[in-house]
Amino acid sequence: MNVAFTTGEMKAQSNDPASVAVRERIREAILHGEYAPAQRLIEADLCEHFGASRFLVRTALQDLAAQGLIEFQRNKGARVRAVSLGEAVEITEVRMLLEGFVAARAAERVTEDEAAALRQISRDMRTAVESGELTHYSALNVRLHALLREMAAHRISAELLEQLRALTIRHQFTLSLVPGRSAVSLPQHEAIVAAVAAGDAEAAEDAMRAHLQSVIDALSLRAHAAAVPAV
Amino acid sequence: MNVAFTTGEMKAQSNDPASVAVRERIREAILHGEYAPAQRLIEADLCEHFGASRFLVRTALQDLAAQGLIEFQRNKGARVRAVSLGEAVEITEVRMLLEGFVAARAAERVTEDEAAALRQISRDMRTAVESGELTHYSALNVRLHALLREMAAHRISAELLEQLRALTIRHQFTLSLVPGRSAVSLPQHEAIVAAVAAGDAEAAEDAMRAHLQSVIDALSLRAHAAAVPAV
DNA sequence: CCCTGGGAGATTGTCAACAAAATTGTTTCG
DNA sequence: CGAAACAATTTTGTTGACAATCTCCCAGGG
Repeated sequence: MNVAFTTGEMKAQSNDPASVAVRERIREAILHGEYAPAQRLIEADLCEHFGASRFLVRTALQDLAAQGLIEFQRNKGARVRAVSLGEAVEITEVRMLLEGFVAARAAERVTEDEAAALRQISRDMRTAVESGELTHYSALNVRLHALLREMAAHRISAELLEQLRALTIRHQFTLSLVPGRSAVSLPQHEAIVAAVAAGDAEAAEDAMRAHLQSVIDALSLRAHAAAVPAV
Repeated sequence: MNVAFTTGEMKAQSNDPASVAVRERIREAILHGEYAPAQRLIEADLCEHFGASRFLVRTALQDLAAQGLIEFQRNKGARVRAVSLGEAVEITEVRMLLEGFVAARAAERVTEDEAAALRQISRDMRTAVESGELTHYSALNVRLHALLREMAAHRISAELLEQLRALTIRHQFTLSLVPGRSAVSLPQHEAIVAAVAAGDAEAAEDAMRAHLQSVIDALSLRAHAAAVPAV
């Protein structure tokens, strides 16, 4: 995989207004599931759909391939990359390391304002879960992790994490729909917030690792369930 | 940076014989220091030098930009990316996490043959250091880490590590020339080999982390030395 | 009926020429 | 003499067309 980044990758890819716009639009489309995994991305179709020249579409596809979101096959063009459950587990294992590191660093550098913001997210999360607003809960989840990355002030790990997260977004989504999943993850998030806000780096790392380990377990469970399909 | 991979990235970039050849040749040239950091890479020059069309050179440059090896500036073309010492430290911090994980996994899965191969590399390293063959020692170092990655059988971390390592290769090189550096790193490598060969995952992770922490310390020292230039 | 082969259409890979922007060099004016 | 404006060159960004390859459909023979 070529890990890449929400929009601020490793500061590498071309940043023309035109080029970047097309790339981000295609990227968002893939991340929002408008193109199914393994689906072919026909350049001409994309040109028409996004009103861009084939040149721009092509460079955008090349960037996205570098981010690992799509794959190229010689003379067969681009397909959206289908991340297997096994790969998703591997990615989450790496995320466990990096996010744990980020959480610890965030705990070391937390300010009063940041602690307050974290606690606010934590409260909002509980409210969202209790009222069954799963998509809002998911958005808060993204915000929590983003805030921690920002607090850690560690560009490399932040960029890698954004890239890795994008690759597993589909699995994250299906996981979030599993009944009772939010009930499991909510206390984990609350533990992370408590540790970081308290400035306890070791506890923060442990809590974050426990959280992602639980994600890995859930993924592995699904991998097993897929082998023996539901009734 | 957009982390990428020796040649097998996240399985993303185009793999045409022609395109990949140009990309790898330019990549090797940059890694071998034939182009200085911040140096402009003129497309026409590269075309002539590598005997390729501008189209191929351009796609190659785009791939390398995605790997973080070069940077694009709108209407100003490509420059080889200058990785600051601060960035090198961040990258090595992430490597510490990933390589530690890889070492632990390698220890869990080590076979008899692999243990023997590791010990052989360890012996060769000592011989190389004692006879002052620094470049051979460096090559063995690369082989050791590559073997560990292979043993760990963890694609994602392997690919990320290759990408990260490429970005810091220049710093690694200057570091290896510091007098007495090999005397410091040799016992660390021996400790890693011993732990992995013995199948002790925890010790392997600790040894690897200690090794890379020492690299970070050496880098930070240089960062400080650079602020107060040598006499 | 099935399998093989060929051909038409679709799709991507590549190239060469053109346009836009930046860089460099030169001239002119204060 | 220095600085700003202008012109020439270099370099990159973009476009459209062409060639190579793949895909799909259909016909013919076994």
